[in-house]
Amino acid sequence: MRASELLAPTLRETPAEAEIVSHQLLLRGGFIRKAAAGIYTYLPLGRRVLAKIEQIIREEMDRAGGQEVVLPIIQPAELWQESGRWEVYGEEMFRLQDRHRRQFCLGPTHEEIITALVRSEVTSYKQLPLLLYQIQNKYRDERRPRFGLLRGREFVMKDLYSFDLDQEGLNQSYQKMYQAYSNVFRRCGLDFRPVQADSGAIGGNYSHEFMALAAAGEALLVYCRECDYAANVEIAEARALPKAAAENPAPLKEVATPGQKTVTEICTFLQVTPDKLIKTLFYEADGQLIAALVRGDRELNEVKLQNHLNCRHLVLADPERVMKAAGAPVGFVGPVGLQGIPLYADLEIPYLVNGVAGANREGYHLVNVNPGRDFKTAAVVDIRQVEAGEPCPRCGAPLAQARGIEVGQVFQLGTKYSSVLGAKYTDARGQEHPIVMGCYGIGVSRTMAAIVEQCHDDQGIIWPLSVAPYQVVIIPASLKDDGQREVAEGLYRELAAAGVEVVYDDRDERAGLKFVEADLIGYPLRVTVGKRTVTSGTVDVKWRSRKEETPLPLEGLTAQIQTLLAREMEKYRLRG
RNA sequence: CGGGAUGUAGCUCAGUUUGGCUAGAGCACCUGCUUUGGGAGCAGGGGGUCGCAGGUUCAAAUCCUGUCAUCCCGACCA
Repeated sequence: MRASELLAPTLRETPAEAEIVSHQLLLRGGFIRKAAAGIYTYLPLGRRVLAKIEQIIREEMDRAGGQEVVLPIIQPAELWQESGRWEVYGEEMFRLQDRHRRQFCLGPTHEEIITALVRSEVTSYKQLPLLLYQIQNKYRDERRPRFGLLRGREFVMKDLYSFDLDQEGLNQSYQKMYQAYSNVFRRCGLDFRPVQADSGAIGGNYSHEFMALAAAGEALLVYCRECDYAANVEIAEARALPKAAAENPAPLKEVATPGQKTVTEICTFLQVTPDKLIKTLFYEADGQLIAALVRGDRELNEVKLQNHLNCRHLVLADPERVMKAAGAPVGFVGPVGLQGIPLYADLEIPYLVNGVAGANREGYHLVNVNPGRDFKTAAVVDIRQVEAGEPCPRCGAPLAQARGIEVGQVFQLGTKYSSVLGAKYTDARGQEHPIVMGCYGIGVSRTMAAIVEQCHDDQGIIWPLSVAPYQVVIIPASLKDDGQREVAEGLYRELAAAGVEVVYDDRDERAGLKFVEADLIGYPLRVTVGKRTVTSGTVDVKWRSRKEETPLPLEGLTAQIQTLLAREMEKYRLRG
């Protein structure tokens, strides 16, 4: 490719709208442009990176036995009504009507459509297992699209669905995908970690997320440095860590605490440590009021609470409703004497001796609160957020914490969709069974952004060779010098003919500008043709990721470059 | 959806408080000359319904009302 013909409009300045590095650099490097909030155009360079990532995914899916299909983006409402998700999905679904006023949506995901396909085409156990996948745009009308490609409303996703006879088959498919995902992200050059994850509204009971470690990530995860335990904090198991309490239970006492509402205020006022406090949080679980109790020095984890309650919607109750139910405003509510509101206590609560809690009377708190004696709980459950430094639930070593970008997730769905939509097979004895399903997603465009988050410096992007838009850029220092121009042209032709993905910067610009742009765009290997090329017959070769520049003789240069590229590519090969 | 902010040239922004003359700068773009190994210099040039709609006024980028869009924080989220 000649740079003079390439549409790669770089920006000198960082666009005001871009907050995080990947968004900034992808805009500045001329990879993407915004069309609307969360909706992007991919320019030639962006498209090439995307295609590289897609190809890696395709190879790994095919290797695992997947078959590629293309499912419709526009999907009929009927199918979604059948699965019950037409209503459940709510505002996040882009809906539209055709000229006959029939209802459709833009596919936010494809469980319905693929299950419908399989129910009509698969009837016998002989046709299973089956792994079907596609790489295609998804549409989700996010409440708040942000961070460029990391959370868009239109984005590229690979989704694979597995269909098996039984749980054992599903386990095997799941295992295959887990391995395939590890392969994909390794080949993309990502520093990633698979973590145990919540299966969320998509259903199912077993799930892992693949997290690209990055400060810009929206997800928080904990992992053990000693064993292989790693989990999204949403579901990370907490242990009860009771402080050794030597005291004996004392009589319950009400004390005036005028205006003292927050944990910090109360602790200062009453001269106690936060771990003595019982935080009482009211939630509406599918409309029903419940109270959750955690220690004052802990954070409640809503995902865990929701999973224990097994409810669909969980929201913090509004203050008025709390006032009505407890008889006191938020800040003065507590578990003692609450009538008709189930109490869900965190694992650590029962260990508290002489704790502090709201008195359910404005301006008052109770001291010497003793769980069991002073109030009864509906359940004692793990509902607090795990923090860095806590012991690993597997081996006890201190847990580390990190932020991650969720680039992939694998789910065991079981028969959630197949039973609702009637996807069944007949076994060898003529018995009908629902097909056992799994689903597996990779955010392709998000992966592209995640790579940039991890691979950049002050000058720009440093693409891993495996996903770079082009592998090599040739920069002639001066095009006015016929000698340089001829060598550069010739080298370009030779490399291109040898199948190397190469950009020849033939623009009538100063060399300095070309270097700056090459660094911004992030071509992995740079070949500079300059005065020395003409005088001593060498070019200067430099990796984007390294500082040194080395002279290489023109003789046999194409083969030499191919060798260099092949050696570098080894980094992204799978081991074993 | 709640809170905050911003919309002026392709990009980054000034001008708005206190209404006033032909709406500005830098970068980018076009032409010419010089320059040419890390975002060149000089000269000349093109590009704007000041987000949109309405209102107040002799006069609106500037004041008022409405509306749309975008960004950030939160809530939410296969």
